[in-house]
Amino acid sequence: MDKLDRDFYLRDTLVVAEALLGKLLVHETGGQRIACRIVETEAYIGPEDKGSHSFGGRRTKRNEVMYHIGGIAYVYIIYGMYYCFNVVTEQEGRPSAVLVRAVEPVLGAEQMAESRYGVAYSSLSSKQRLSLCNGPGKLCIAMDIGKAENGLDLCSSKLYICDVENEPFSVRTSPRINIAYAEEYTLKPWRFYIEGNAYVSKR
DNA sequence: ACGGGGATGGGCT
DNA sequence: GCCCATCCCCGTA
Repeated sequence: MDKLDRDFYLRDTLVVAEALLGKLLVHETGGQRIACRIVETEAYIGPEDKGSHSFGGRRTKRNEVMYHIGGIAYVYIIYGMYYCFNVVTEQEGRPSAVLVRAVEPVLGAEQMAESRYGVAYSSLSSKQRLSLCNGPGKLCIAMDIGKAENGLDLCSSKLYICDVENEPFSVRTSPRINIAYAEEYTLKPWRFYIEGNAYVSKR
C-alpha cells in the first residue's frame, strides 16, 4: 500500500480529479490511522477558473500553496468554522487543486465518530454513519484535518493517498457545488463522483 | 419536501 | 460590510 508518487499529481487537474476516485486517503493522527475511500471530488483549474481561489492570478497567504508543486495539501477555513481539504495539482506556478468533497470510512471509524459526534461508533444511527464524512467540512472534522495540515506534502507526510483494489465502479460528473458566482464556469462538469455510492454528499 | 437562519473568521471592495 | 468550495436546526406543508 504505497503512497501515490509525485507524478500522479502533476497531471492535468481533470485527470487527477477523476483518478482520485476510489483511492484511499490516510491520516496518521493521535497515534491512530484513519483511512477513507475518496468518492467525490471537484477540480479547480488555474487562474482562468472563475470558481477558483486562484482566479485572475490572485495570490494571498491563504491560497499560497496552490502555486506550489502538485501533491501537497491545501486546507482553508470556510464560513469561519469549517475546513476544506484540497490536493494541489499540476506544476509549480500553475495554481490548481482538487477539492475532496466526500469519503467513505474504511479504517478508524471509532475515532471519526468521536470527532464528529463525541460518542462511540456503535451508538450512531444509520443516518449518522452515512453522514460521518459525506461533505467537505464533515470529512475534515472526521479525519482531523485542519490548518496544521495546510501545505503538507502528501508524498512524504502522515497525510497521504494510496492506490487500493476496488470493486469496479462507474464515474459520473456534474456541475460543482455552491459556486453560483463563477459565471460561465458555474456549469462546467468538473465534479466527479462514484455512481451509486452511499457516501456521496447530498444535494 | 423545502426554505430560512445562525455560527463565525478571513479575504476582498 | 459583504461574501463565501458548509453544516445543522427549526419552521411550515
